[in-house]
Amino acid sequence: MKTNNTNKQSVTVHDVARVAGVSKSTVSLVLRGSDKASDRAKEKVLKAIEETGYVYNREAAAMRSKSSDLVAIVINDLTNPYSANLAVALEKHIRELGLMATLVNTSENALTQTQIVAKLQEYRVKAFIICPTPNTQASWLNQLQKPHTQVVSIMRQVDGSQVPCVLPNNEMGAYNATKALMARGHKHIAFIGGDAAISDYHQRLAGFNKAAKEQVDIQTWVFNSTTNRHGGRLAMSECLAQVPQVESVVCFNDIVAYGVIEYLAEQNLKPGADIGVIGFDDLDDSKLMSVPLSTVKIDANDIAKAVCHILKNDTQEGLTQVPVELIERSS
Amino acid sequence: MKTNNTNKQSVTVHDVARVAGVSKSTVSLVLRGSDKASDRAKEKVLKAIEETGYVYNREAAAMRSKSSDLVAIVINDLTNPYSANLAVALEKHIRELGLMATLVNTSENALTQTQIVAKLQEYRVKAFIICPTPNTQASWLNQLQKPHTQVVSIMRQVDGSQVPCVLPNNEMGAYNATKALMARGHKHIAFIGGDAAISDYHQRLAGFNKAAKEQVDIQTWVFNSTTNRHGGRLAMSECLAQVPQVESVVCFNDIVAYGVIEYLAEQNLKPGADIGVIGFDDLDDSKLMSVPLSTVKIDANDIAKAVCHILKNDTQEGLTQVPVELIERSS
DNA sequence: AAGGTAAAATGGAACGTTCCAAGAATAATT
DNA sequence: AATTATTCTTGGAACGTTCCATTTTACCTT
Repeated sequence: MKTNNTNKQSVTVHDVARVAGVSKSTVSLVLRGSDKASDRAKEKVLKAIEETGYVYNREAAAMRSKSSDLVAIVINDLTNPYSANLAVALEKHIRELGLMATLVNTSENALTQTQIVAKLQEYRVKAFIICPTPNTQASWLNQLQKPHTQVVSIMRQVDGSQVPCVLPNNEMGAYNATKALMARGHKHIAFIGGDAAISDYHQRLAGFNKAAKEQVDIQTWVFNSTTNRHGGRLAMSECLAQVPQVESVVCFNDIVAYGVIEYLAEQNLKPGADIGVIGFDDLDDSKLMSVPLSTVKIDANDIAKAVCHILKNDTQEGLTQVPVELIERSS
Repeated sequence: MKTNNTNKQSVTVHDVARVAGVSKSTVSLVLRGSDKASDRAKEKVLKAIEETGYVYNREAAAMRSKSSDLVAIVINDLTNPYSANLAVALEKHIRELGLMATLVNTSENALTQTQIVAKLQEYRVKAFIICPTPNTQASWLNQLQKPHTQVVSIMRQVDGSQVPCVLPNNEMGAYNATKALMARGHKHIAFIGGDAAISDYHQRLAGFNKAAKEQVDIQTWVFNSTTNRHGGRLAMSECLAQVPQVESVVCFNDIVAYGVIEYLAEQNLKPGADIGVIGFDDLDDSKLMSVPLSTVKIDANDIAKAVCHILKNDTQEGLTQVPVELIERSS
């Protein structure tokens, strides 16, 4: 029963108003769910919308009202499974807030990041949720923050920036993981993987060192690597070569742990039984591996909730540390 | 040297015009890079923009000109590594076209898909690039296509839909993979993993069967699974239990192959040496595994290029099949 | 039934840009 | 130097919505 006028000019509030027999203003009221319109009017307008196939023009609305409902999620590297997880969780929670989420990827490139964000500013986005690339300037991040534009930085801290920041409690996570290995009676423990250019790394390493220092007879080693599976494998091979007496390892994240486990398998060493392995993130795969991976879980939903809390309340509180949870499985 | 008026109303073309000593229309011309403005005017305007800190209001522009440069990339599941790869490649190529890409995730949920797309329509996006969820209605996809809205479906084909579609040549890929295994002299070959609800599955399986039928003494089996690492492991365990004489397997994709390899390692079987394994996709990790994975590479850039070709030329050609490449490594 | 009050509906202005038709300035031609 | 052709520039209207001040309608109260 739809009136087919798709080939004509686009349908506007005026058309809907005409069909419904009310004014443009009333239609606008109904569209925004105002309680100032009578039920009878609402009904008529809704029917007219259905009949005409009207679609709301959010650009026009945004221009007039000077407020947008667009939230940009600026992710450093979507091909990283944890980032993708987080992005999806953020998108879902933002949508539940009644806002529109748009996702962009900066590929860890600071220049790309500035370019994309500049373009997004032209769309008057209401908020930026940014996982900053390495070399992000604090001044740049700060000036992004404006009366009608919120900025939240996530997962990584930019020195000297004034914008609210949501982080997992990296130090606590690594501390707990290390203590758990010490509780197994292990005294030779290594920290494997991670990139010193990122703030996460230092926080996790700090937790590791803090735990180790609490007991006098603990020996530790650190082996850096690129933050991927291959890096984990290489670092673990180096570790075993240099420190054959190593009893267990704390990995920078699960992906690195996967590489570690892969190398152990090649050496006929069984994770958990022969060498303790604890990861960080708790990716979906981790619980499903042949030897389920022990890990420090960062719940993406918790991060997303903390971000949404800041968005809703427009608070300027500096740092939100999201608790993490040690999940001991078989490794 | 910037005039600080950030706390005032926002800066508009009028302000820039006043500062530059030209008309609003001239400013608009310069903004759009028109060659109808003199170099002297351009220079003055550019300087004024710098001075005033003007930022372009794309909503206002889009409303007036009735054309947007927003391209929506609607991805079925961003937590799938291949999808994330593809999304990143698409975003990059679309940006190079001078358009703005926005990424959204539907989590394989048809209802979410309709909701998100409806919301995006309110932003008057220029084009939808959709990897459709299972149960996507062809009629829904078709009516999305309008005079000013292009639609391209990627990776999956929706029966009965009229929108242009870009697919990897799944059948050819699986065919070549299977033939490569046959060339090793294998006669007992299984197809592992994949979900029958998705068009990919049937195309890849068809290629597998086609190759097997070309030689009289080939025996084949098919083991379905969920399309993840865990599924691959389960399917492979079932396969080995039921078909101990199996010599090699074609996997639905690399992720499934990872699960397969994991299970083989548990059974002390070496991929390539004991059992041939070929994947599909060529994820970054595949070349870096302890036994580098043989696989059928789907180049995400090729898919993105094909999509951009359709966007540029506004062609309505039905199906674009992107060539795939068999990469034989050690498995 | 008349007056008063609250609720509902409305027309015009405004948001910041681009389009358009037309005017001004400059260059080219005779 | 006068005319024509060409290149630049410009003010006003328009895009589709929301805001605002005002009018109309509905609902009470006495």
